[in-house]
Amino acid sequence: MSTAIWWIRRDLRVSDNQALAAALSRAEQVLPVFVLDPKLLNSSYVGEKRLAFLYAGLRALDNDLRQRGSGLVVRSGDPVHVLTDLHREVGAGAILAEADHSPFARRREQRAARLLPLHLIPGLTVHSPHEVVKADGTPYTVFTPFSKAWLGHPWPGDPLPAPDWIPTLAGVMGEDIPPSSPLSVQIPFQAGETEAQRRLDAFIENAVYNYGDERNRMDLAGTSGLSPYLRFGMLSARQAVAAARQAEAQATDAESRRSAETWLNELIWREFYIAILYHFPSVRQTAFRPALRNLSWVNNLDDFDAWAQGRTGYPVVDAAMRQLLQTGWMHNRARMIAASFLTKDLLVDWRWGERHFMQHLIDGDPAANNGGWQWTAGTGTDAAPYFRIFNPVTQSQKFDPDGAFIRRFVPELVNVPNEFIHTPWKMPSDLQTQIGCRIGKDYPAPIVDHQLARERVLSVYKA
DNA sequence: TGAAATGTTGGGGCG
DNA sequence: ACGCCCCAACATTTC
Repeated sequence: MSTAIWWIRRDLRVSDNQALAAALSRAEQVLPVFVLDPKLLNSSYVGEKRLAFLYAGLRALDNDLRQRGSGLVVRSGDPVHVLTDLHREVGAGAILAEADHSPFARRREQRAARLLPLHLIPGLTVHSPHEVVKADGTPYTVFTPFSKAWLGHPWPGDPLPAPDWIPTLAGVMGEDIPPSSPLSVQIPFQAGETEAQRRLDAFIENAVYNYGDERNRMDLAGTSGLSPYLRFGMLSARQAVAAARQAEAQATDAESRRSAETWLNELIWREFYIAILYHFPSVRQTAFRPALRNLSWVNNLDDFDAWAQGRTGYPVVDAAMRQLLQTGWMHNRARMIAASFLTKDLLVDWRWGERHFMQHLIDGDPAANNGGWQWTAGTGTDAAPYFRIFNPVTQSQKFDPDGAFIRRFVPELVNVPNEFIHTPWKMPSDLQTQIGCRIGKDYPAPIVDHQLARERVLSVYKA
C-alpha cells in the first residue's frame, strides 16, 4: 500500500482540506501527522491559552479522524527531523501540507523541501499571496485596490465535503497529545471543526445581517467569533468566504446585503495582512514605513504593566485588557482602542503590545496581529494616519453605550451610575464613597490625561 | 476602522 | 422691520 504523509500545521480539519485531498489522490492511504515544534512552543510569542486551544483542537481532530479511519500521529521535535524519520519509517512517497505563509513557516517549509518530497497545497487563504499582485507583479500595499483585485480573481471552487472514510496507516507510534492546562476551562471557545461549523451556521443564520452596525458594539455579540477557528484552520478561509457570499446572495434588503459584504471585507483584510507579511517579512521586526522606524517611544514599564493588567483608569481600556487576560479573546473594536491607548497615549512601542497580544490571544496570528498593530500605530501599510488618535471616552460612549462591557470585566465599576461609567474619575467624592468605588483606591485614577497625551504624541510623530 | 478646531448657517431673543 | 448677539447644528479643515 502506498502512503502519503499529511503534515498538519494550521489546517486542523477534515472538511475542505485540499492538502488531505491531494494526499488521498496520490496514495492509497495517508498518515496524518502533527509535529510539536519546541521552537514554537517555547517562543515568547506563544501563550498557554492558545496552546490549550491547539491541544484541544488536536484531540478533536484525532476524534474526527478515528471516526473515519484511525487517529492522528503526534510527535515532538524539529519537524524536518521528525518528518525525515517518519518518511523513512513508513516508506512514504510524498508529503502533503497546506502552505503557510509566515516567515517562520516558510523557512521551515524550505528546509523540509530541500530534503523531502514536500508538496505545498493552497488553503490557508482563498487566493495565494503571490497571485493577488499588481499587473507588474509587485504586491499591493493599499487595501482597497488589493480587495478589488482579490474579488476579481476566479472563485477557486466550492469547499470540499469531509471524506466519509479516510484510509489511514495505523500502528505508527506517536505521543499523547499534551493536556490542555487548567486555564482552558476559562476559554470561551470549544475547539474543533464541528464547533467551528456550528458557529458559522449560527452566525450566517442571523447575526451576519446585522454585522454592519453591531460588529462595533463591545457590549453585544455582533461579531462572528470565528477567529480562533480560522487561526487553526478548524474552519477554512474558503468555507468562511463561501458562507459570506451565500449570505450576500440571500440578503433580502440592502442593509442586510451591506452587512454580509462588510463581513466578507473583513475576511479579505485577513488575506491582505497575510499577503503583506509574505511580501514584506521585515514588518515583523520593524515599521513598514521607514519614516516611522525611529519614533521616540517613552516605553515606561509601569505604564506598560498598568495597560497589560487593565489598570489604566480608563474603563474601556481596562475592560478590554482584562477581557484578553480572562478569556484569551478581545473584541476587535476593543483591540483598536487598547492599541491606540498603548501607542498614542502611553507612547509605548507597538511591538511591546504586539508581543503581549500574541502571548494571550487564542486567535493570535502573526500576520493579522502585526497588521493590526502597525495599522493602529500608523506605521504600516494603508495605516491609520498618525494623527488618528482614539479618544477612549468617546469610543466607550459610542460602542458601549450603557457600560455593560465595562461592568462585565471591571467589577469595581459595577455600581457606578451610567452617567459616570465612562469617566468614573468625575464622580463626586460622596458618590464614590456611597457606592464603594473610591478613585485612586478601589479603582485607579487615569494614568495619563488624554488631552495632554494627545498633544504629546502629535509632537513626537511630527518630529 | 477619529477627534478637535474652525467655519458656516439659521433660528430665536432682544433692544 | 432691523441689526445684533448667542448658540446649536452641521460642514469643513486640520492635526
